[in-house]
Amino acid sequence: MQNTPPEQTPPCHCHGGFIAEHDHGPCVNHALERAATLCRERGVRLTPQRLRVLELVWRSSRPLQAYALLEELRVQQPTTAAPIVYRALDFLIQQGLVHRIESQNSYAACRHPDAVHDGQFLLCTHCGRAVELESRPVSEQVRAAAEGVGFEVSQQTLEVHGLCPRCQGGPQHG
Amino acid sequence: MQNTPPEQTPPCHCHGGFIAEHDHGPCVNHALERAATLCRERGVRLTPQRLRVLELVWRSSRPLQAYALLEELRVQQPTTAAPIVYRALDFLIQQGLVHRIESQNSYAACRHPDAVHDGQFLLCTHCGRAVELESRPVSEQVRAAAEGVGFEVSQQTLEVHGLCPRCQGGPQHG
DNA sequence: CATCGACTGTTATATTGTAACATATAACTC
DNA sequence: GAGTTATATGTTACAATATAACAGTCGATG
Ligand SMILES: [Zn+2]
Ligand SMILES: [Zn+2]
Ligand SMILES: [Zn+2]
Ligand SMILES: [Zn+2]
Repeated sequence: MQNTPPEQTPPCHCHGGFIAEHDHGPCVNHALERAATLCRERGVRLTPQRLRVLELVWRSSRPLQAYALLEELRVQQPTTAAPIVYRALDFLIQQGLVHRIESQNSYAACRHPDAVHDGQFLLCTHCGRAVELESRPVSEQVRAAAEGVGFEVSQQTLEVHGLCPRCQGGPQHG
Repeated sequence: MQNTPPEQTPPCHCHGGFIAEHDHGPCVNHALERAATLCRERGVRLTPQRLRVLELVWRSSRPLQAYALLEELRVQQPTTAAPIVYRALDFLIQQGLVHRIESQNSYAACRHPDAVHDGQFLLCTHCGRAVELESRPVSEQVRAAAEGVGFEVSQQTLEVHGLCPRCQGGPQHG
């Protein structure tokens, strides 16, 4: 455990957990570089538009809705229209770089896009923050339960609503 | 195991499973009576409108969307407007008589409204049918996983997409 | 009957998401 | 590199989903 690591690629230590504030910039940069690498390896194009959307989703402390993203894109390019956002999101979701949160019509950056996995989110009803649970055992048990009734699983989504650690015990915070 | 039971309250034997076709009428009637009893016990009003929506949801072989419900209501009452449907659905969901399926903007009748439980659905991408999984162990494991990271769960939703038994092995059926 | 609260009827509007088609850019072939 | 194809973008219009707001109604309660 040294102090600040030197010039190595800065590891993302936020992992989307309900943790104290930190300088999120390096996490974002690291994530974007990782995404670029993944897309290059897969032979798909992480175009500037898609990269921009991914960056916005990563920078946000909580899931963003499509039209909120659109507004942000319009700051730099006021003519941008809805299909731009939805196309970029479609791509990013396909590539596993973003998850859609069904119960909120919102979109969150995937914290571990390297391995394919199911969408599992803990959603704080007070502060609006979301963290990926990403519990393999839960996925497995769901799959087992489904197969137990003869159902062939292709995809699963879990969305858990409640209070994050910071928002428990009293109506403070934001 | 007699033939057809006489005048006893006909038990619902469908339970929403991926089972062979059957005469669904008695299931619906039984469910509606049960719902009426539950609401009476709770001191809430299962008004004709709400009952009608519940019946439509129950009669359908797959989840219905709000505007599909609206169309059906309009058959008898052509002036009916969207808020009617959404209000009825709000009530029914609150009372645990209907579940909302987030990934489809659709609504399905709860097959076991007696005990409170989380929404867990197996959704066939081919025929569109849905069944409630209602696995207590899954709920418990999810809760445990969330609490493991300090998250206080108030509600969870699980939606599993894939192929039901009847739709596996070949692109037949509907 | 007067009042209160919950339910309904109605209009208008907000929010979320797509269809469709023209244009531009990249990738691929010869 | 010119021709060709596939993919991505720009743009308009619209569909689908959901809610706000307010006026009326109906039922219980004192
Ligand atoms: Zn993820
Ligand atoms: Zn919180
Ligand atoms: Zn249920
Ligand atoms: Zn099926």
